[in-house]
Amino acid sequence: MPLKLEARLFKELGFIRKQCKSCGSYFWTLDPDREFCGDQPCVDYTFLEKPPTPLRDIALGDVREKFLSFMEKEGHVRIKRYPIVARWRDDVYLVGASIYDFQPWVTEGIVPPPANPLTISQPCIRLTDIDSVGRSGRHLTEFEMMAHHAFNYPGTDIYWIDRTVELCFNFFTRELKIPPEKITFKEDWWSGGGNAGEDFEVLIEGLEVATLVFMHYRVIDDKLVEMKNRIVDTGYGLERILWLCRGSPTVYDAVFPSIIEKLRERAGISKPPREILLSVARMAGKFDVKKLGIERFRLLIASKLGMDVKELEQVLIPMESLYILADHTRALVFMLGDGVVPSNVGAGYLARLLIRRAIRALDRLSLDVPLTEVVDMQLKLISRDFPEYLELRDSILDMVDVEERRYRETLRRGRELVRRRVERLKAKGISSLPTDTLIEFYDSHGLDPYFVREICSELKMNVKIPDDFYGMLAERHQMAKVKEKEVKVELKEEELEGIPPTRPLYYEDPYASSFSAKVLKVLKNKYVILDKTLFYPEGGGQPADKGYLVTEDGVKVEVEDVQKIGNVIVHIVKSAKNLREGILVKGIIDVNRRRALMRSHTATHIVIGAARRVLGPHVWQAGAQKGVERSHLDITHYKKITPQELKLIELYANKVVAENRPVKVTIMDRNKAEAQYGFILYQGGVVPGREIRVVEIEGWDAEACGGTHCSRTGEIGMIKIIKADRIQDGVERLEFCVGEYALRYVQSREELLRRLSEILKTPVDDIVSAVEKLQAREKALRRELEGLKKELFKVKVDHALSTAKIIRGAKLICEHTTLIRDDAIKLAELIVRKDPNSIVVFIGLEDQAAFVIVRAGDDVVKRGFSAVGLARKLARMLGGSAGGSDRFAQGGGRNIAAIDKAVEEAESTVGEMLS
RNA sequence: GGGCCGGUAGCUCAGCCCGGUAGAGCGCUCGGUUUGCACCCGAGAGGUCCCGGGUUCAAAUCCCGGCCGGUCCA
Repeated sequence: MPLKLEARLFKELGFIRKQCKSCGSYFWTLDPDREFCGDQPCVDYTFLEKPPTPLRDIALGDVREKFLSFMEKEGHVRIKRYPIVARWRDDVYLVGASIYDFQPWVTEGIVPPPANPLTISQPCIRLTDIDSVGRSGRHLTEFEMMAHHAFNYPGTDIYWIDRTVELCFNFFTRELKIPPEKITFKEDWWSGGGNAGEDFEVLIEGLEVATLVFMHYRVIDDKLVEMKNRIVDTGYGLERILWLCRGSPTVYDAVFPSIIEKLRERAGISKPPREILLSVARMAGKFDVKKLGIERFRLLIASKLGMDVKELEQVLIPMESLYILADHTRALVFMLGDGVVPSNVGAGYLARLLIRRAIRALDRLSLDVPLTEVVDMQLKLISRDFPEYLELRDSILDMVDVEERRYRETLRRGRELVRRRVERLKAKGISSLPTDTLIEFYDSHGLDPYFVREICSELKMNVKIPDDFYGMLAERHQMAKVKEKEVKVELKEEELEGIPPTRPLYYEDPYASSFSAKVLKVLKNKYVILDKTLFYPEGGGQPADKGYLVTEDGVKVEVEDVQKIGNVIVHIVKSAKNLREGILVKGIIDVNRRRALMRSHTATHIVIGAARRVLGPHVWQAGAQKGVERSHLDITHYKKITPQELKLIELYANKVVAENRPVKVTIMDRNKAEAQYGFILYQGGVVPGREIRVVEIEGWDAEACGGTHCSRTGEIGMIKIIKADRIQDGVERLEFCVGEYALRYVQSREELLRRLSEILKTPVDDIVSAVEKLQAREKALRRELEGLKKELFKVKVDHALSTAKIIRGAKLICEHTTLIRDDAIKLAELIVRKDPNSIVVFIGLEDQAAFVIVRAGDDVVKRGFSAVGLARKLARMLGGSAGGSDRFAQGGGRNIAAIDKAVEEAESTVGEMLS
């Protein structure tokens, strides 16, 4: 599929196009003797120990700065990095490449890019190769992708292949002083995220340092469709480039050498022979550690070095653990710092995963250091380049601390569980743990197989961990069915083609209640499109307005829902038969409803500001739904919100209401807004576009928001927070109501108290002590009753035994009792305990059904009497059945009329049963 | 979003498969023993078996629904 990929630079400088002798790829080079493409596994790493640049002591930040300022000098606008949490997308959780920042709106041409061309250094998280981290020497879970992007739309040509290759080549040769002949451009084909195009892989000394993608296809059903937009998507691996300049054994040694050294010393691990590390690095370049499997990979290295595998592992495993620990904690700072809260779902789970892997690495190293301390080391290092994380330090460390405790608790519980389970298996004579159990331990209890094996070895239980453990695990998990989104408007984009954007009057005057507009289009007798409208379309958690469209003839058409499709606002009406295209209509919105929604929306912003102040800067909006009577706001938080915190949030929120602060709405340049307010703007997700609409509650909160708001906070009147619910780990839902509805809520609570006080015949202020007294009295009564029963039973026992019939030497007590079942059982028990030579049969009534209980003393049982035998017979007469043992049995049936007959029957049967 | 596991005394859990008088250990109270001990002995208090419905003569136990917690996966 890839075509020949050429660039002006190649001609000018005399690059030669060659075909790799190993893999057959085409590549461009200045070196006439080069035979291989320059990529792994065709060539070796040749930069280790002898980097191809004089800038050997360059710092990470310097490489970034060199790149960005070089691109700036070359006409790019420098863009601030985006948060690592991809809040603006629903297909991914985390940003995995710089282009993610611009997908889908910018790449699709719906929204103009913040600048064009632009340059950025975007922190990214990739967990797909997490198993290779620490082992391959080059994989990181968190890395920065430096990039220059050009978006070529029809009529706007920024640049394409020629300029891209020039920029890349010049950056490496001029800024990093890499000899030109060391650089090769390998032709390749890239596809991902529904797009595709040719690309160059830029290779230096066997290391891939950049990819230059020329995206100009859309992939639809495996077919390539040429896009109107052509996008230059480049990616330069910042850490890789630093590694190249340093020539250290691994990328980790290049990026965070100080942390690795500190941890190594504290763990008391001696410095591994450099030769081993270098050798591992070279081999890891050649082979895919993940595909090969770690065991075979180690075997290979050991044989290469002429070492024993065990010996090698003794050196390697501690180093791997150090690398993993350093890598994961670094990723955690970025994730937690950008608003991920550890959780059992979503992106939060990925954070938890990293924390747990890091803790396991700590344990493998026998390092008695809290994870928070390692994270703190990383935080300090990272905040040199990203000072914004400093103010989040407390939150980040607390989240890690909470998670670490939680995991330790899980392990503690797990240890007990395994112990108990093993005891039971051993009791059954099983001496090796079934694989199913091993999988269950991991899947249901979070205990990884190595941990289980360790515990089991102490208990002398064999554990075999299957090679494809994780594969077996995956088999257990059926693919989740994707729930389809509810489609509110059955219109395709094509049907709206050519319709101009609707002018949103609700922004111009959110207090207006009526307007005139022209009907542009009526579709399916249901959908009405106007040239302008006051009707707010559902969005940002704010429901759509309701109201009427009125024709000049005075016909009212009810508007039931309003949705926005692209820039067109669609009114969904009950019936559009009176509306024709071209006519003028008057629109009237339900203004009470709208005002209530405005108050709710502004209140939501106030509450989130309050929550951040009370709980900490890690709090982000995780979803919100505004309503007329009740609204809710979901926020990220890693602990249960206490009643005190909730009260404080409510207090703060109402203070802001009382202060009657102005709410300003401004259309701002995106970069300016970000510089002024930070990413906190994007509570509801990153809003695309060069300009964004900022809703600011003066001195309290500022968010990019498309909703309608009050102009001053005082209009809200009152905010009443009703409750906090944990809707999942890491997400708390605050429910609240606003204004009149807040008052009504308080009133309904008061009503509740009033009714209570009425029932208790106690003033409201005293109901608590009244209920407490009531409870105490109830308990005392219960106890007294129990005591009386005991006395009564004593009497009854004596009476029963003294009036018992003697049948074949045994005492028979057989009665139609008025006792309830439980008491009858207790009494029977007391009787046979006093006289083991007795049989008690009670037949009684409970809940419209007859019950029978038979209790036989030990002496009678020895003589062959069976309580259950008698009970069965009697129960059959009563129209039911019975069960139990020779000593005790119970049963019953619906045939109440037979009770007395059953009593008689019991007396005669007992004789027969005693031989 | 989905799968799996769990919710029984203050705590840790057994009982649930196979329905039939709610249990153990620790802790607590009281008494005894001891110079002392994570001592020992004895007695006792402590339970809406998460909630709701169903099946059944009978549900901690079986079935359905919900709530809460844990855990794995996306």
